[in-house]
Amino acid sequence: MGRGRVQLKRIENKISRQVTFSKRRTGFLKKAHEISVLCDAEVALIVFSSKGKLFEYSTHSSMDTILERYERYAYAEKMLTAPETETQASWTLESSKLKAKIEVLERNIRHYVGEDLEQLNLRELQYVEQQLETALKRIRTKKNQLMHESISELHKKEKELRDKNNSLSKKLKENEKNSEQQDSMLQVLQPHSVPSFATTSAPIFMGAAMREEELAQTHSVSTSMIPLWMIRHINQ
Amino acid sequence: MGRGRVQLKRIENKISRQVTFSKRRTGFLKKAHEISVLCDAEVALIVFSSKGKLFEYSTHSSMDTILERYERYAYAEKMLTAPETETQASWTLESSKLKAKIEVLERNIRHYVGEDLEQLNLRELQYVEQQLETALKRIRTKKNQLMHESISELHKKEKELRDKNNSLSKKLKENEKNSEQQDSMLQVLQPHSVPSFATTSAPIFMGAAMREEELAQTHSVSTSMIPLWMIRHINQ
DNA sequence: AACTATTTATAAGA
DNA sequence: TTCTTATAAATAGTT
Repeated sequence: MGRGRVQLKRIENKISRQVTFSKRRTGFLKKAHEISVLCDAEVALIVFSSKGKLFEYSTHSSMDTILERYERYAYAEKMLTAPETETQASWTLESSKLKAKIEVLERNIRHYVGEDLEQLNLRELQYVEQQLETALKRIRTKKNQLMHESISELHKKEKELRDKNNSLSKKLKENEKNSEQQDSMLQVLQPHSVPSFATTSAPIFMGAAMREEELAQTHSVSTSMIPLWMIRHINQ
Repeated sequence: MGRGRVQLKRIENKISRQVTFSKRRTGFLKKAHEISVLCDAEVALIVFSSKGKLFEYSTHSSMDTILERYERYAYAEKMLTAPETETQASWTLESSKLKAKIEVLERNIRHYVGEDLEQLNLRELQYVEQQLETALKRIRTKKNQLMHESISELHKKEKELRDKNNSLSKKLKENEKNSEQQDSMLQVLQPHSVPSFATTSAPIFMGAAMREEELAQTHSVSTSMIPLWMIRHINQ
C-alpha cells in the first residue's frame, strides 16, 4: 500500500528502514488493538527495533498474564511432544548453575579488589597482580586521554572568553570617550554613569580557570613525576 | 477496508466475529513477518482467540529467546511488583534476574581488567584506579608473606639436611676406619665396596636450593628497588 | 472460499 | 517527525 510495490526483504538504507519501521509499527500496533477488540482476542505483542528499543502491546489482561498463559500452553504442548524436559527440576538446576556462576564471578571480583587473598596460592597471586598492572596501565591511559580532551576544551573556551573580553574592553573604551564628552556637557545631571564591563567579564574567565585547576589537581595523581601511588608502593 | 466502515467494538454476531478473526489474523501475522524482515526487527506475537486457541509468530530467534529478552528488558519494572509464587513465570523471572546480575558482574570484571573502558567517565575511572591500587598493594603484601614463609621453610629444610649430612659423614668415617681394618683382612675378596653417601646427599640439597632461587627470581618483580612494573608505569 | 467495492495502510516526497 | 497524496493492500459484506 503505497506509491510502489515493496520487496519482502531487509531495507538496506538505514534511514528509510527506520522511517518504515516507525510507520509500520504504528499500523501494526493498531491492528493488534483492533483484532483484540473486534474479535475479543487476547493479544501480546513484543517488538525490538534493530537498535534494540522495545515496543509492546498487550490486551487489558497484562503482558505478564498473557505470557504466563502462553508458557502454560506451550508447556503443555512440550509435555506432549517431549515429556521430561523443562520440568521444575530442570529450572532448579538452571537456577543452581546460574547461582554457581555468580559465586565464581563474585569471588573473582573480590580477588581483583584485593580481598579473600588467603584463597590464592603464589602462582595465582602473581597472575592477578599482572592483570591488575595491565588494567591500571590501561585505565591511566584512558584517564589521561579524557583529561587532555577536557583541558583542550577548556583552553578553547578560555581563548573564546579572552577574545570576548578584549572586544568588550575596546567597546568600553570607546564608550568612555563618548561619555566623557557627554559628561563634560551633562555632568550636573548624570554623575558616575559609566557601566563597568571590566569587572563583570572577569568572573566569566575565572570560572573557566578554576575548573581547569581542579582537573590539574586530579591529574597529578597519575602524571606528576613522583606520584602518590608510586610512593605508596615503594613503601609497601 | 471493506465495503463498510467498522466500529471499534466487539462484534456481537458470533459467526462474523469468527470470520473476521480468521481474516484479520492472517493479515496481522503477515504484518508481523513483514515488519520483522523489512525493518530487521525482532518480533514476538501471541494471540489467544476468544475460544482459547493459541496463534503465535516469532522471528527466527525463537519465541523463548525473545520473551527472555523481554523479561530482561522489563526487569526494572518487575522489581516494583511483589515477589510471586513459585509459578513457571516466576522461575523465568528468577532466571532473568540471575542473568542480569551475571551481566553486571561480568561488566565489572571487564573494567577491573582494563577492558571496555569507553563506558566509564573520568570519575568512574578514578574510582576503579584507586580500587586497583589498593588491591595491588594488598596482593603484593600477601605475596611477600607467602614467599617469606616459603623461604623460612626452605631454610629449615636446608638445616635439617645439613645436619643429616654431617651425621652421615661421621658415620661414614667410622665405617671407613672399620673397613680399612676389614679391607686389610679381606682386600682380595671385596675391593671398592664403599657406599658414597656424600654424592647422593648432595642432589637432595641442590633441589632445595634451586627452588629457592626460582622464588627469589619471581620475588624480585615486586621487591627489588626499581622493579619492572614501576618502570612500565613511569613510561606510561 | 471467492469476489469486489471500499476502506485503510503506507511509500515516496516535501 | 509530520503531512500529503498516489497507490498498494486489507478486508467487510456478499455470493
